[in-house]
Formats: sequence, structure tokens, C-alpha cells
Amino acid sequence: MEPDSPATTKDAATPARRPGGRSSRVREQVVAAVLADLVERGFDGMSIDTVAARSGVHRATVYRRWRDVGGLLAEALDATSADDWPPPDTGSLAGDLLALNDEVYAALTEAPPVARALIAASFRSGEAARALERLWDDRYARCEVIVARAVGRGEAAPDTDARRLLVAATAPLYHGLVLLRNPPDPDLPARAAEDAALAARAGAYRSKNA
Amino acid sequence: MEPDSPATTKDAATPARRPGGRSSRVREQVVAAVLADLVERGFDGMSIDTVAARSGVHRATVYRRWRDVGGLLAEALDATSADDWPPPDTGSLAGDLLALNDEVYAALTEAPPVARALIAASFRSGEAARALERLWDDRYARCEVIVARAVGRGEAAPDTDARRLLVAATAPLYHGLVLLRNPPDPDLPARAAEDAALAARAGAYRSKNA
DNA sequence: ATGCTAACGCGACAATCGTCGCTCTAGTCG
DNA sequence: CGACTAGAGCGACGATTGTCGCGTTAGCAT
Repeated sequence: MEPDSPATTKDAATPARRPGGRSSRVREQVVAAVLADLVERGFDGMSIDTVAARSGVHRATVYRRWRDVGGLLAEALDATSADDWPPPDTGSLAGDLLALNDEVYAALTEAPPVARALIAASFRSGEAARALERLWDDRYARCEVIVARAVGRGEAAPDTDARRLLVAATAPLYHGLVLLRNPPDPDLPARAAEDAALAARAGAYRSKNA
Repeated sequence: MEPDSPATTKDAATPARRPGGRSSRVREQVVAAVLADLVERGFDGMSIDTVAARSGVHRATVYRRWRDVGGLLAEALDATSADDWPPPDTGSLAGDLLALNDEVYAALTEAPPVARALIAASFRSGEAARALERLWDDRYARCEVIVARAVGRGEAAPDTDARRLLVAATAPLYHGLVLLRNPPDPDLPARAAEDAALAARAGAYRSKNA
């Protein structure tokens, strides 16, 4: 984690009066403690006190800066979201969507369930909700190139709504694994990807209806 | 609420030694208080103590029987889930899916956000999670007739996976409104429904790939 | 070097949460 | 009608949560 990374998502907007000082160190210690606690005790076993104790930072400081567990997770999320994540590029729309879905599937079924913990936190804290929203929005925006390439190859109509297609491909994973809590099914990513690719080829997800 | 409804979802499995007695009354009072509290103070402002005070039932009793807020919401959910909900029947697959999606959309965007509160609770309590799972599973099961009728009309292949089609139609709503937290878009239900119907007609969601 | 100030450490505090053992009451059954 | 018992009422308790004011310190500037 770069010492000057606090400005990553805020750029010039933040005052950030002392970028490289003690606050930064505290921040790093806390973020590390949050991640450690998350994987070790799970989301529900985690509390401000736990994190404070583990990080060696005082309770009151943690309360002041992050307010609640959701705020902590938001911080951790912003700190760890890789800025260099590349969308898959396999040469076909179905292949790209499959690769993408495999990643999503892996994230949602890994143990301990970090992704699920973050989603859960987003329901309890505005901070966490906004952080997660930023992350997803960023990822979906990057993935739009997948659709552009597909259009170039003739696998989708030129006026295909990229975001809608991407959501159609991935939403069944989130829905099944996170909300409906279906047992993990290894075929799910492929099926959802193929269904979406097929639908795109058939002319779905277009801006204007034919 | 019927006085003997506790057995609704449990049938013969529960001992239920005293079906019509004081316990039942307490249960009703508590469920009523839960619903009132939920709409009045929202999910996060709600606590065991609040509900106990409002219902006139003692704190300790509520703790004993329901353990936490999630348990309370699970109870309320089981108590209020209408057993006579009929899936839409408009005469076409796209129409049925649209009607279904309109219902989902309404539930997810209503104020106060009861549905979202229940989903949030499902991440914090196994009880609530299971109750919600039961409800969704029940609804999706009932909706399978929509696909059967569509197959009969030739709007989908006979080996179409009903559940998969239904999920494809509804998942974008949940994903967009609950997880991605996009602003409500009145066109969303129609688009998702039409995309799914179009995909089905094009041969997606089939058990065996051609 | 020396002063300035944002931020942290610290401990005390009230509020709330959840549990426990006991008593009492209201249904149920002989 | 009388005995039995599951379950509710009750209050006290320890643990945890979140807040506050005050003293201290570390980074920055001149």
C-alpha cells in the first residue's frame, strides 16, 4: 500500500493536510487489522474494539475517524481495490463473459466470504455502501470494452447497451449466490455467460427496440 | 392474522404444544410491533427493546423466543407472506414477466424500504436468511407455471429451465436496485422482462445446449 | 531550533445489550 | 375442579458500545 494512497479516490478534493504523517501510519495499521479480523473472525465477530486492539490504535481514535464497522470496511475496500484490474479479453463475447463470471463466482464463493461481508456491511453503513458502489461502477465501466469489441466482431448490434448486457450476464450470479443463497453450482457462471451472449446475438439489450 | 397460523410453514414438524394460548397472543403482539417499528423507525432504528416496549411483552421473553432482530423479522416475514399470491397471467411470456417485474420493482422501491430491510436483516441472522430464502423459493416455484404456459404457446423451447429464465428476468432488478443501488428507473422492469423473453425465444435457458 | 495545530492517547462515563434465576400465571389434562 | 407445567413476567447483573473532555505528541512551517 503506497504511503500516499489516501488521495487515490479523492484526488484534489480532500484537504489531506498531512499526507505522509502519523495519520497515514494509523490508517495502514487499522486497514491491516480490519482485513486480518475479517478473514479470522468473520464479519459478525468483528467490532471496533477488536480492530482497535489488534491495530494498537486507541478505540476513541477509530471511532472518531471511521465511526462504525461499515466505515472501516469502506476504508479497507478503497485501500485494496486494485486500480490495474483488466477486463478479460479472450477473443469472443461468450468467452469474455465467462471469464468475467468466473472471477465473480470465485469472489462470491471464496472462504472466508469477504465479498459477502462487504455486501452485508453496505446495508449498515452509508460509507461502505458508497465505497462498494464506486468499486462496482468502476468495474462495470471498464468492462464496457468487452461489448465494444463484441460489436466490432459482429457478435452484438451496434446500439447494444453495454451496461445492460454486462448486468444481465453477472446478475444471476449475485442473485443466486448472495440473495437466494443457492448452493454453489460450478456451471452457473458458464450458463449465465452463454445465456447473455446468446441474447445479445439475438438482439436483446439494444437501446431502441426494433 | 389467524390465531392458529404458527403451524403454517412448519406443519406437523413442530411440537406446538399449546397452539391457541397465551404464547400465540404474545406472538401476535410482537409481530404487530415489529411491523409497526419497521415502517416507523426503519430497520436500523429498531431493537429488541423497542419492540418489547411497544408490544407490551417483556424484554426477556422476546430475547428468549426470537434471540435477535433478525429472528423477529423472520417471524414477521413468515406471518405475513401471503399464501395465496398468484403469479401473473397476461397471455404472453413478455407480459407475464413484465407484470412480475413490476411487482418486484414496486416492492424494492417502496418507502419505507421494507424489502430492503428484510434483505439487510438476512445478512445478520440465519433465521431471517432462511425465512427469506423460503419466501423466494416459494415465489419462484409458483412462477414456473409462467414458463410452462409460454412453452405451450411456443414462446420457449420445451426444455427451457424455468427457474433460470425467471431469475434472468428478475435478477437485474435486484442487482441494480439492491446491490448496485442505481437510482430507480421506471423502464427497468420492462427492459429486463423483454430481454429475458427475447432470449428465451432465441433459445437461451435450455437444459442441454444445442 | 522553535512554535503551531491537527490528530492521537487516555480514562471515565452513560446507554444499551443480552443473560440469568426466580416467581407467577394461564392453559391443559386427568 | 384441582394438579401440573410450559412459558411469561420481573429485576438485577455484567459485558459491550459509543461519547466526551482533556492532556500529549508528531509532523509541518518558518
